[in-house]
Amino acid sequence: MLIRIDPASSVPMFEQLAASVRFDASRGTLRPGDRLPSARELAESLDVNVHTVLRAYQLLRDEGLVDLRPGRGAVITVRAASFSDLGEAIPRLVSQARAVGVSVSALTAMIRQEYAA
Amino acid sequence: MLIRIDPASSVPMFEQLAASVRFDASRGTLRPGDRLPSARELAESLDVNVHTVLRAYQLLRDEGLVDLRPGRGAVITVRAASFSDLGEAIPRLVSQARAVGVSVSALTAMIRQEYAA
DNA sequence: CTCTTGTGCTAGTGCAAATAGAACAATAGA
DNA sequence: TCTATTGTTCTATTTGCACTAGCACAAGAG
Repeated sequence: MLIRIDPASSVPMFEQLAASVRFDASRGTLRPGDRLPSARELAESLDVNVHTVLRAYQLLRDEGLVDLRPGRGAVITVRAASFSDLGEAIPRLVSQARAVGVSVSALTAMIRQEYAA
Repeated sequence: MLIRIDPASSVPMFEQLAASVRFDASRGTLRPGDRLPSARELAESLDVNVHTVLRAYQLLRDEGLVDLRPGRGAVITVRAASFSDLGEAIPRLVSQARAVGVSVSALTAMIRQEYAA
């Protein structure tokens, strides 16, 4: 479970963190029952504030991806397995967008637009 | 050419504006040679500052979607036509994500992750 | 020549991300 | 039961960015 963070990115760090976990879940690298490192631990290894990590964890909990409890930490839920259905469709779309020369932000913006419709 | 803006959204207004234009370009509603309303004009009709509209226009210019020049305004480029290639793949992925219960922000985050890889 | 339109600049306001520190509550494990 | 671990909650501060505002300027159209 490798987590990389870019503090300079315009994407909030807590979002990057959550994205990383979702990514691993969609790849099967993280499976239901797996336990994420404790917030304090992860915060230290990433040189980031604890609150930032916790915010990411709470976001994932709101999405039903992890179970969060004091003393036990963050555990991947069974629901996370359903994310793997997107593990194929996403790379396909991204490579297609790359081929046409569409930037990340443009692509995500178009998806937001489609989602709202 | 209908442009709607949600000032309360967490997505910046200038991003929403650009997204709207991209969306129309991908649908063929906007074709190469078409001219967008002037920044001052659009700003007034949307009750938004001129700079906000101009920022969106400049973003689209950086993406090569419009040609921008004083006295002439913003004109859709031929390159915009290539966006229509995504006009089918995007709705497919979005509906798939909806079916699995993946939120917009989660989906876009996963795409950013895939793009970076 | 004149109007229109984008460019560039400075300045101020409001909101959200991120940091920091502390007290608290639930859980696991010895 | 006792203890260490871990998430929860709170307040406070700093920082960056979106947005607004007003102005002077330059390029193009007619």
